[in-house]
Amino acid sequence: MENLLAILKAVSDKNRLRIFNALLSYDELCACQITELLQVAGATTSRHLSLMVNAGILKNRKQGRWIYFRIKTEDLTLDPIFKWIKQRLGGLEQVKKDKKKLKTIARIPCEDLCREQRGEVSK
Amino acid sequence: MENLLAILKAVSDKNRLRIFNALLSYDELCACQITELLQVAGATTSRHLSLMVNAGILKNRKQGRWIYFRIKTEDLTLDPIFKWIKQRLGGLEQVKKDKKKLKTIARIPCEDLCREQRGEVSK
DNA sequence: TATATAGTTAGCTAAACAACTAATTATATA
DNA sequence: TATATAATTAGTTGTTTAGCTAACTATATA
Repeated sequence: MENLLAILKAVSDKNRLRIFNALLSYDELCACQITELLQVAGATTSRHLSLMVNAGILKNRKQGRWIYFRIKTEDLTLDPIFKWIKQRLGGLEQVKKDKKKLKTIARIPCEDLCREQRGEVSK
Repeated sequence: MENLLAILKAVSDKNRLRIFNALLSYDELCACQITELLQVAGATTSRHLSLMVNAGILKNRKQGRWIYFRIKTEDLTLDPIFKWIKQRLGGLEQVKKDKKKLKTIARIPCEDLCREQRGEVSK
């Protein structure tokens, strides 16, 4: 029961749904890119991400200083709910806005994005 | 987005999952029967039920002093997630316990059950 | 028509949780 | 090898929410 609840809770938050949605389109994103999308503190993003990883719906890989997240597709029993959520997300206003913003974010190398985030005026 | 979140939150709570599970087997149950299953205050049950009704996953009908709840099946787009949850619930320890308890509860007429609940010693 | 009663609503308290800043960890590079 | 830095963890704060009791509403029945 706890396991099922963890999965459901992992997608029962607006920002976490936005993360999930972003990863449906961009199948791998760095923590700093997600922070940029959500416009919250890095620590807040980190907490959301680790909650989703713990629930078993995301996984990550470390590459140098950056950590990249993606939807975990190994557990096939999760497929139906992922599909259902994806369908439900289609056409929502917030999703459209995020899609637009992600186009910009995805073009910026993490190095540049992080520099901007810590308040420096581009390179 | 709010709509989707309401649905997900409606099933992201242990007691509400137990209600949902009960209604998968007994397709209509009275508020007092659900209260008996969960062993919480009647007002608490009522709050859970109205939250689920508002999210669009349950509906109810009034019959005299009693109100009966069932899963709302009109919205076919909810079918996949209902099925997924049903599958996930199968075999869980809490579900087994509830199934057993429900067998007893479902046999008692609401009138008798309510009398017991307000502290009288059977009829 | 007055009383009893199933369920909801209101008001409260404690626990859960999302957000923040500060401190820590682990990796890269000067 | 010392410094910079991306991300996490710790610690705090404010909001949400699950639970309770008490008051209220609507229905049934004496």
